[in-house]
Amino acid sequence: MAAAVFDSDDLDALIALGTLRQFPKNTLLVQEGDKSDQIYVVVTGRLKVFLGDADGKEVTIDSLGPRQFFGEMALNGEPRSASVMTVEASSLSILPSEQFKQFLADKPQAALALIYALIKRARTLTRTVGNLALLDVYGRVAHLLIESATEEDGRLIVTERISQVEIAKKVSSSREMVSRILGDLKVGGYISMENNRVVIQQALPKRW
Amino acid sequence: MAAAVFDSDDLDALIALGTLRQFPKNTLLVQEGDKSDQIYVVVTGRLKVFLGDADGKEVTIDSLGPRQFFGEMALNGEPRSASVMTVEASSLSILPSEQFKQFLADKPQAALALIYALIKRARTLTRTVGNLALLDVYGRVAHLLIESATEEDGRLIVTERISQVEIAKKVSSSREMVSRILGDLKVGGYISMENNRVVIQQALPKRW
DNA sequence: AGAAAAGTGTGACAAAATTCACACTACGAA
DNA sequence: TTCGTAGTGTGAATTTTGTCACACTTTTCT
Repeated sequence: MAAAVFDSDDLDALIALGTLRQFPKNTLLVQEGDKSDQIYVVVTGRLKVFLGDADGKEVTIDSLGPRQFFGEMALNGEPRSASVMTVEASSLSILPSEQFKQFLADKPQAALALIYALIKRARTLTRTVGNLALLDVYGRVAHLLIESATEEDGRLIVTERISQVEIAKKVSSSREMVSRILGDLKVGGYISMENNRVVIQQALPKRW
Repeated sequence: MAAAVFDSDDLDALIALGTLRQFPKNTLLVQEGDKSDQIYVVVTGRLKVFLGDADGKEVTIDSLGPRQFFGEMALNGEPRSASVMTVEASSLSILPSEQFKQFLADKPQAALALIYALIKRARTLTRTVGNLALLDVYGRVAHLLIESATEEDGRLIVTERISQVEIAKKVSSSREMVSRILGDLKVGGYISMENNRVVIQQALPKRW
């Protein structure tokens, strides 16, 4: 989803400032509601940002990879707005928000970069709200496929292996709905599987 | 919803920088997808921020009043992420993004204030995503009532008159669902109407 | 290799929400 | 005051989505 990234040099400086730590798969780094305030920069690995309710239902609102950061929303002292968990073993550079503030104060262009990153976040979230409010499950799945596909010798391919459960959490639906929709898209010849990756054969229709 | 506001002095300076203009009720100021890039500060009146689809379906994602601003997300040159329309006759101070950038460059504390405002926006949007994904229509309506109510001599009252259609657009549901839910809440004694304003009589239940 | 765990497909049923149709009420403008 | 518009309440039918149950396949781990 979003790619909140600083200028390469600034980011390296930021990584150098923090403490490097390793985390195994499925480690909860930040819990919605927490009062912690560190800033995290992903060095290697893959994480997910999500919201959950009391019954264990979950929505994934973002996926993070190397050179993306999170936690900067604690800058205003409010509790964490979402939870973050590693999806694979990951290494992150972690830094107290006080130091991050200092970093911003020292480099005016870094403050501007943060502004751009936050705008990007807000745009992604706005789009997500629109998707949830205006599209049905089929529309949201189709949308996700298209947006996570990249062109590879002339064809659109969803490069990362992604399970139905993961898709369901991203589009906020049941796993079974995803299964049926993907099935229908295959039957219709719109997508196909090629060694476990989705290939988009032709523009996905509004409806079939 | 969100209240994206600068320090009072900075905001006054910002208003002074721009050109004051008046707009009648129901004027579309910004259209999703537009490439315009002015920044708007509300001086008087009331506006709504919303997303729509081709069939005319609409979600309201924010309501804006005096001393709130919008349009700053055009700072990165991308098209408008949402539409904005006056809900009542309003006057706004409008300023080209170039000048706004200058303003930010001149005052480092203003850049920081913008960062806080953007964090607030992102938080509100995150919560909206959570509401849409994790709550049913009843839950979203109940949530909206509680959050738009203010205490008035010991009782929670939704001060602004709000129609069912408006509620429906805020919670993304049909107007009829809103009618039924409000009806049930009245019957259950949880809310009542007092000269057209909703009064919350007791904590709204998870479910009735 | 073999077992356990994760992932997938699908029917049948249930629940949630929308749509349609229409009557009725409240309210502002002429 | 009266007309027109906006807003509300409600039943019935329909659509969309979720839930449950279960068989089957694939991947992962030892």
